[in-house]
Amino acid sequence: MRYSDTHKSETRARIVKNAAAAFRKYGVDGIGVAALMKKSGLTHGGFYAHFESKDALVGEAIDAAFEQSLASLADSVETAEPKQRRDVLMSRYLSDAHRDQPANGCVFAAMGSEAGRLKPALRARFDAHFETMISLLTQGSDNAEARRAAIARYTAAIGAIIVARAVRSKALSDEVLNAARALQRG
Amino acid sequence: MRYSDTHKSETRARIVKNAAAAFRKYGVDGIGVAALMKKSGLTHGGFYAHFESKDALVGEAIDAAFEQSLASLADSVETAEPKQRRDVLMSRYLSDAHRDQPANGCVFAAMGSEAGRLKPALRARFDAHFETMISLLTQGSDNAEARRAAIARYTAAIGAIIVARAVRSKALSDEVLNAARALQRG
DNA sequence: TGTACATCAGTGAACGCGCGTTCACTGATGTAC
DNA sequence: TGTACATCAGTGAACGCGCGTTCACTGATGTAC
Repeated sequence: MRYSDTHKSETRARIVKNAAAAFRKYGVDGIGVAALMKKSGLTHGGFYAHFESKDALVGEAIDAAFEQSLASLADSVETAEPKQRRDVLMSRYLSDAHRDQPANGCVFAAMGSEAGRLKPALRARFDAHFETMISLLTQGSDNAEARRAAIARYTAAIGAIIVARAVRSKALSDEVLNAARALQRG
Repeated sequence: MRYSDTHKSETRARIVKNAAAAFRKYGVDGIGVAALMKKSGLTHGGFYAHFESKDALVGEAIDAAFEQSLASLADSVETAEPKQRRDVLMSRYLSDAHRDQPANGCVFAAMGSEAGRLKPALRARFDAHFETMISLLTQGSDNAEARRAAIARYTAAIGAIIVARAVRSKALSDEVLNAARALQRG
């Protein structure tokens, strides 16, 4: 079958988008090439016409995932008054919805502890996206103290979501989120 | 070969101990039964004389890993004055050494984001060990506010170690730890 | 206008490999006689 | 005291399976003549 000029790049983008969700939900090792292609309505053989290797897709998917989750956070903040943006951002980050939907959420929260075991080239992507989030949190004030505070806030929230997802007890999970919300307020 | 009465249980304990380190270093999916047995000087075939399945070992290894890391933290705090124990604990938790040695460290920091994907029976172990750490942090004062603060402190530190291990840049990793230390102080 | 051919995204069988698991076997030693 | 046997922790070949990857092939459509 002959396709339109944009067809292949659209297919490729669809694979990356679906992979960005699947890797966050199942982990990089938790889903294989065949299952990833199936999510885009394709068979596994065609994969290598789009990507050099699974690792290459992992890299693009990490970028796509970060961009999607950061864009979603940035959107939700747009209508807020500048002075309240940071609080709106963090309260959205620490929401029940974020805990319950890893597939759409922060990549650090979804695969932070696996990230340290990835190849250096993949780990480097986390550096760049971390800085983007810090910029979002410090917009306006760019002194060292604001940066330090933003890093502390962000990493604290990451830890809270990770623990809230890890524990089995719903009550304990809620308690963790509430404690983290109080920390951001205080 | 006939062995002493304690031989088998000693071998078993050695496998669990080595697995507790290996799972934290490589992740549960990152090391297989054959490699785990080799770390204890054995071949893979003997594994099932000690454990019903790999999952059964994972459960025991998670417990052993938590107990080891909590005991190590508790020891380091024993000589400190009661009022300073919490700060000593958190400063040890946020040390460079902890970041650099996942195999001996906190299980949440080592496999927090994978934990949410484990079977419920395995996840439940995280609840129990989380409570033990909170007890360590609140010893003395047992009101709701102290508990909330301890949860916030602990999860913040977990997030900091995870991010410090994930990013590739040493400078950024150090910055993350320093920001988290400042948060604990302030 | 009609026919032959080139294109190329996607298919599906097949590869080598490592996984978790099973099982018949080994062989050093304690025990029975 | 010496020999035959039972024990059982550990060995290593083998299993079915899913993985990432390769590759000869398909078949609908645009293009050439």
